[in-house]
Amino acid sequence: MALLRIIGAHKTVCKSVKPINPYALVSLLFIKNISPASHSHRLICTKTHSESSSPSEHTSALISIFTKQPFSPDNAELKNLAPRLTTQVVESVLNGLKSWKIAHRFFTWASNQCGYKHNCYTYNTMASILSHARQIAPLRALAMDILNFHCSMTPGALGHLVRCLGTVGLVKEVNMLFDQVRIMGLCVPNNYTYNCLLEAIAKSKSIDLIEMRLKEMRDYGWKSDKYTLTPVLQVYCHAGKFEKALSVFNDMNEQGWIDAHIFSILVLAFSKWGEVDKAFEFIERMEARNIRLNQKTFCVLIHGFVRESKVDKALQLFDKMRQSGFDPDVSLYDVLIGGLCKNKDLEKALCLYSEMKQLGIHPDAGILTKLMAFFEESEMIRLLEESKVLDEEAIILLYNSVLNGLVNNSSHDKACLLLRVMMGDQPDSDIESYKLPRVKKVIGPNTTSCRIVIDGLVKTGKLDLALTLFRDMNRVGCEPDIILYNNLIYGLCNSNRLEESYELFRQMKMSGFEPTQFTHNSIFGCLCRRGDVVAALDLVREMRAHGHEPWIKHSSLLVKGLCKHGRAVEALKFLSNIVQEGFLPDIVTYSAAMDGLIKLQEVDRALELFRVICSHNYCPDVVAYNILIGGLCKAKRVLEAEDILSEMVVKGRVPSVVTYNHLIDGWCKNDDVDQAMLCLSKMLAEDREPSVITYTTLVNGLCNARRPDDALMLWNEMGRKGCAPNRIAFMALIHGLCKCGRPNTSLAYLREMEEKEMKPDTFVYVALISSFVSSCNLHLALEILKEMADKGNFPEPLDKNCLILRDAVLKLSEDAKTSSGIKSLIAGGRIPQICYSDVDQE
DNA sequence: ACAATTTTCG
Repeated sequence: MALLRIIGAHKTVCKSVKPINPYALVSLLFIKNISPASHSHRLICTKTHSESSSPSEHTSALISIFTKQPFSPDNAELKNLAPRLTTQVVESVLNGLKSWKIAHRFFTWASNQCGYKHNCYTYNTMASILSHARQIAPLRALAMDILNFHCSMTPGALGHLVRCLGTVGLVKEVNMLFDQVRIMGLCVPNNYTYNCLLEAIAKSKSIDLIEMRLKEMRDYGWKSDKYTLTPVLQVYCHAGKFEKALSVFNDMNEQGWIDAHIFSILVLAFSKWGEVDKAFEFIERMEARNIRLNQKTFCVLIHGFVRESKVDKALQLFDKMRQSGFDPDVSLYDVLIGGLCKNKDLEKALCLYSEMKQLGIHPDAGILTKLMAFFEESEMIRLLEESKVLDEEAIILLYNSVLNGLVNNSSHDKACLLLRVMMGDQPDSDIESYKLPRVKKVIGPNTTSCRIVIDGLVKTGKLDLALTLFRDMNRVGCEPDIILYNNLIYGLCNSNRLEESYELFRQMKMSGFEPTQFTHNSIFGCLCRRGDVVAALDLVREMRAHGHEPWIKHSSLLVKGLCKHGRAVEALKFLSNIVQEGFLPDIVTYSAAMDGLIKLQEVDRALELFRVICSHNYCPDVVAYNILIGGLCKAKRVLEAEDILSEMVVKGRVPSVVTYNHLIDGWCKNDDVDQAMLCLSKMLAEDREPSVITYTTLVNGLCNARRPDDALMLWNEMGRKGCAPNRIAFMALIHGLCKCGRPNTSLAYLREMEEKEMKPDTFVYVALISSFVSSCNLHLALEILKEMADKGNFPEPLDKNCLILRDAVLKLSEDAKTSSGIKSLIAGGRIPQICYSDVDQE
């Protein structure tokens, strides 16, 4: 479409005739109607330039006129030069002018001279200049002029023009020009022209376009060569089309066209796709064929490999690079040392560090900072003293890396001390007892020094120390910056020190700093955590004035908190107030509200909210649907939950494991375990892997349906599927088996659980005891009770398990086999009184 | 420099 529009526009331009230039007209009149005063002048000019001058003299005269400031088109000499203008002269003038602006002015002037017409070479010379200067608008106009003035071109010239346009990204224009030139009969593109076109398209990364042009080229009977397929390979690489790129590469390989450049394109693409091993494989293939990467490619690859955390491969490449005779620079050492430090491979990092020093490459502050993070203080001092940095700024940078290192080593007190010494607040001598570096000369800290220490203190919750330093930094001439203010406000807000953060907030604004969205949101977060709706809304109004959006996580937290305290109405009011301020809450925030309502048993209000937001064009995500489905299931409204499931499927949302877990639980708890089991098999069939929660829910459901053997079968299947049971799963099974009167089996799982060092809740022991009592295995019941006593793990007085346990203890005390055991437990004070108060102790 | 909403046992 866009292409059509351009072509359409161009056609109307085409109809217009070459406009008459007023300057050209004036110069004609001037020659015919000579005034006496300028007569002599013209004669001189005529003699030197117009009649007897050579093209080179002509060229230099024009260059000198056009470079003279101010330039005047009325210049008499210029008018004399005009009639003899040739395309060769225009070309050499253009090449002789240094500035693209002047060249373009000359070019435009020449276009307007009577009797002169540009040819494809002058156009191309101008195009080259504009393309180098990346002047897109005049280049676009130049391409149009070529068509408007019906300039014929050789295939080579068109190719050159296409490349000029292509390098500045004028791909649409290139394609239009290419087609129009052929339609208008100005040029018959050949193999070379097509190669140039493909190269231009390669920059646009459009697979469709390049495939279309390649086919077109072949249809015209032109053969592909290396320069045809290189841009095609580039486009596939750019678009991440692994297979297609490889296939082009293989084609080229068969033709024997592979060179270093083509290898590099592919290797760089692999590296960009994160396929470091594949990239390396190709590098080795290159080596086998004695093709070498260039230095820039080495550097890009090493950076890329480190980014993909393949530091070992990066190091191998680094060796290869040096074997190829390229000298590494400081940035490569920086990235490699950085990668090694990140992997905590300090030894190798230090090796590189000493290597670079031996090569005479000075480590910069960035490298030192990375290393410092791993150093003991003594090593830091050594590093600092070894470094032969003289200028003051660099020294501060080094000290800052020491401060950084100390902070990262959690030696905040030492960092503080060193900073204090730098600030002149503490004598240098204090430092020695801490084995810290002496402060050379007078080194005032800068804002960064203070920020490193203050940020470190804020992060470890030493807010008061941070605030004291903050207040003192002004005295030594360090101005706090916005980040420092923000971090302090953030720290204060996180410690719920709201008043102080407001105070700092005021101070910051008074110092002329505009609060950022981070500042506002720190305070907003604190207010939300406190559930202070009024203040939160006040702040939102202020944020509105700054165009700062309240962060979703904070709004969601407020909504969640309000609902948790039964204040769902306020939560909804807050949301509508936010909307009134023009900030539309995210679906996540609404989900939090729906969940809050559901937890307050207000499923219908949650549904209502859901319908309202849907009608306002919100697209609920899976989680929102899950919340609703879960809520309906819990309210025993499973049929409605199923309806919501179909609704979400219709809307194209894919149910997640959580969705199914909710439904499975719903079916289990509404006497439809079979439906739940069916769902499990559907999940397995759909490759939607059930989780521990799925299995736990079902195990629980099967036990409640008095199907302990099915529950055990499922348990074993879960193990076979490689799904490890967690604490809750074990407890569900143990408790479930007890309910089904299978305490012996149950006990085996308790033992297994204990072996795994998972600590069961007390209800599990109570269930076992009670179940053993019911199945008349009083001996084992007493055993478990003793274990409970050993662990001191009894139910709370208000827990209903207390009653169950009391009942069991009573039964045990009444039976001859166990009564003495109970008595001695009671006598030893090992059972809380509430669990045996009915027992007759005599 | 900020990452939020949902599920299992009692």
